[in-house]
Amino acid sequence: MLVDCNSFYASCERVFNPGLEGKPIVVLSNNDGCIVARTAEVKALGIPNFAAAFQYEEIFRKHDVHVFSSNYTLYADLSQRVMNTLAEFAPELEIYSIDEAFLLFTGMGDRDLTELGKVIRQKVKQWIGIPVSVGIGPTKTLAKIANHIAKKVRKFDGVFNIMNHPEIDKVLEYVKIGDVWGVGRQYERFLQQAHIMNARQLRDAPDAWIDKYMTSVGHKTVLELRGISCIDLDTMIPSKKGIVSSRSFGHDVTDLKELEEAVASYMTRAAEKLRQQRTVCSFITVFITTNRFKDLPQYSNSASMRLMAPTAFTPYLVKQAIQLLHKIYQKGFAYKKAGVMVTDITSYENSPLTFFEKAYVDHEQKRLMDAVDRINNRYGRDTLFIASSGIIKKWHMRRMKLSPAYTTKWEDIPKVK
DNA sequence: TCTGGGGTCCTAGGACCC
DNA sequence: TCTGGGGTCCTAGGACCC
Repeated sequence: MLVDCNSFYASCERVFNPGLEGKPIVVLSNNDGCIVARTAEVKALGIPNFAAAFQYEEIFRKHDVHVFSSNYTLYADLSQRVMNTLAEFAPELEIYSIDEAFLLFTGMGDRDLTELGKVIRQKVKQWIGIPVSVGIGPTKTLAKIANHIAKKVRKFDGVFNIMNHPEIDKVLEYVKIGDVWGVGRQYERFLQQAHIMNARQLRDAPDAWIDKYMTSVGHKTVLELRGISCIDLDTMIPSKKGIVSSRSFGHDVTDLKELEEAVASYMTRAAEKLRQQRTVCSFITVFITTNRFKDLPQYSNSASMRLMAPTAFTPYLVKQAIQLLHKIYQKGFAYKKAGVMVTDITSYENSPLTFFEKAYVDHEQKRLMDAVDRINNRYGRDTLFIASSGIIKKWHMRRMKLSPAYTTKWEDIPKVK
């Protein structure tokens, strides 16, 4: 069973602002750049996803669309509440993304599953305030398709079960090839050229053809469409193999000092994430780039280094990152974005000792970082921070329409009068 | 005239996902 | 003024080994 939240970010904004029920809402990406979530009312206006927000300001005004900056603190918290609720119903659960989860049920009748889907949908709405769609199928790919139909076809009322469906061929014919999970833009084009236009045709493609033209990934998709499960439920949250922290700036940056602040801030965040999953890294990359949408001289570059020993010590990582930045910085360009990447990640337990340096985990450095993390957890992000990440942060992203952190900040908790 | 036949590991790039 | 920010997996090709 795939449970997927409807217009998740936009729905989150509605939870504590019920006056927005039935009103069109969009949520913008970082820097208020693109549209990343739209309610049904907005979709009905023909506004596409991932479009640049500034191109639609006129339409927003005309149709009284409520516009929000991304409030990830709020969305992450509500996501956790949704997931906790789902966990009460399913013996096994895979959190697939911030707004969707796969639930595994075995030994249940088809009718019972549909009924359970309805209960789950109703409970999540009642307890958390978020509307969800439920798709049920014998494989993940078919559950995805069922979910797609639950969302799209009104009469199913948000729950669709494709298990042993008497008209499965018709159902799959309704699903456009590009809407199949695992078929992206490139595959879509390729398959269309081969006259495979919908999920049913892909399912029924001859084996010889599939062997010849599909990769191993595509092969799995076909088998899954036939009801043979190839993609297992992943109930453990795997630790990340790479962590990227990058942002576009609120305005163009030319000054090296400001870039240093940004890189220091991003590395601070990446190091926090490393420690959160109890890991260290031994390879880091820094990159900067100008604004590709502007008719100005363009430049982008990156630099990497292998560290002497795996670590998650913020001051050291920041220092190295700033040195890498110095290697690639060129004067005279208007920079739009910078980022850091940490890779070659190993767990505390497995990180090798080097001959010359004590391992980070055995070190006072770790105790210091633990203390910093605890303080920042308790008193809020950046209560303690490294000075090189700056105080004014002129380069900070724009978030002009940010809603309150209703559930995670004392001052922002809604008041009932 | 004419240069083997296996492997492994790493990296870059591309495809996909949300 | 103004166009996001994360991830994963697979493959091909090169470097290297015997």
